[in-house]
Amino acid sequence: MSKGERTRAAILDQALALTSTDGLSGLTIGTLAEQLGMSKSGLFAHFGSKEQLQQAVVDHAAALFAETVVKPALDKPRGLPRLLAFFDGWIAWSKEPPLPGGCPLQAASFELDDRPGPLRDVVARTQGELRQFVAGGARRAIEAGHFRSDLDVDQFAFEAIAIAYAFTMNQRLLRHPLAEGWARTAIDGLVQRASRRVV
Amino acid sequence: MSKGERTRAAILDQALALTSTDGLSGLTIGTLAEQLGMSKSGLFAHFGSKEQLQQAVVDHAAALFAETVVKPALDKPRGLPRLLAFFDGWIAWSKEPPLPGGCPLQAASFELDDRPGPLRDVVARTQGELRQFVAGGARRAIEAGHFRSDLDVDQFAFEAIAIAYAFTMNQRLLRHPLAEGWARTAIDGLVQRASRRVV
DNA sequence: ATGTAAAACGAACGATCGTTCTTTTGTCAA
DNA sequence: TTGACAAAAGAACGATCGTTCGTTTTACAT
Repeated sequence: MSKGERTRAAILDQALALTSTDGLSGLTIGTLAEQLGMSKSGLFAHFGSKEQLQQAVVDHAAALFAETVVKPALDKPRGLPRLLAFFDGWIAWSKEPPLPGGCPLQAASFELDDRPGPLRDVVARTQGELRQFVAGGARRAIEAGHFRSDLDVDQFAFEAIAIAYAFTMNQRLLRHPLAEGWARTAIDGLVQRASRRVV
Repeated sequence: MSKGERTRAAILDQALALTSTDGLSGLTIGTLAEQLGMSKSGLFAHFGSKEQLQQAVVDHAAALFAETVVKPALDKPRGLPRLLAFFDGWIAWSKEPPLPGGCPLQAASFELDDRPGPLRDVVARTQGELRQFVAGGARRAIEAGHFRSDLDVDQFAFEAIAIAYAFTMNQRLLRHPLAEGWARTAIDGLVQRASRRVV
């Protein structure tokens, strides 16, 4: 790994942390350079424009989520176990993210929803992929016989993602002590209703 | 209504529209003044600081939501009918809000969740009130015999709000054509499970 | 209609924004 | 060790940020 690549990686790490607290549009080259102890122009040269920096941050966030939440779940067997492991990792991610200010992608989902441009597209793509990942997991659970065969996997993914967003809001904004319990109960119910009727 | 009050109201209307697209921190006195055809200093004098302007915008947004969504629902009889009317109004609000860029309060929920200060407190208060309003509605539905008596109204409110957030995301960011259908199905299921077992 | 207070303006402040240069420093293979 | 190129710094740019202040205009009660 060359010097440039190392610096770029360090910039992205710090930029991701800053974005998680201040948002993508609160991300500033000046403060970022100051936090890293380097010059604005030196930092700037790595990305060419602020928008490209923001896009790199979004990609970096998605990669971190994949590494932290998705990858460990892939160790579990397909179907329900993997899905449950994913939900567990997801709750942990939302509860105590490896970032000081919560998931930057969720924040960006609302920050950019009406600001057309490449940045919005990148965020929309990652959220769309997440949706499809959950729906795909549900489909696998059907194939494995864990979920009932008439389950609407898209509806399932919608409700699962809904719980994640609401958990973040209740946990991070309202700091409600019951937030995690609500989220787990909701997930349990969702999985229960999706499961094969054993009665 | 004096001249000053009229101007202040006009400023808040425009500021709310601008906030809905650019977020609370994207709200800028310069662009706001330009859109209104008045001077920065003249506008500034109405609020004393940018943070007070932002707080006023949050209050204004909450008032608009109360007027547009909550108030019409209060015409319906207590319990389930009122709750259903509220959900209907809520979906309409999220789908085609009287603002160009979606609900500013939802966006602010993620924008400010880790930035302590009076602004964060105002947003948290309005979201907390919303939660309690929904939970209270569910409680009324229990009293009216529409919902089962062992329903956890806080859990109910959590899941209802979750659906609203997810709907906004799928509708505004992903622009998914099935978003409304998913939201309505989710709400139906939630109400169904909360309802008295008539079997 | 007149006087007074409220409301809006215009100009300027220092600070910071993203970006563009040129120059200096550092890396790394030959 | 030298030479070529990548990486970082430094200074400056016009623009915009929130805010202050003194002046001018407008509204409104008497």
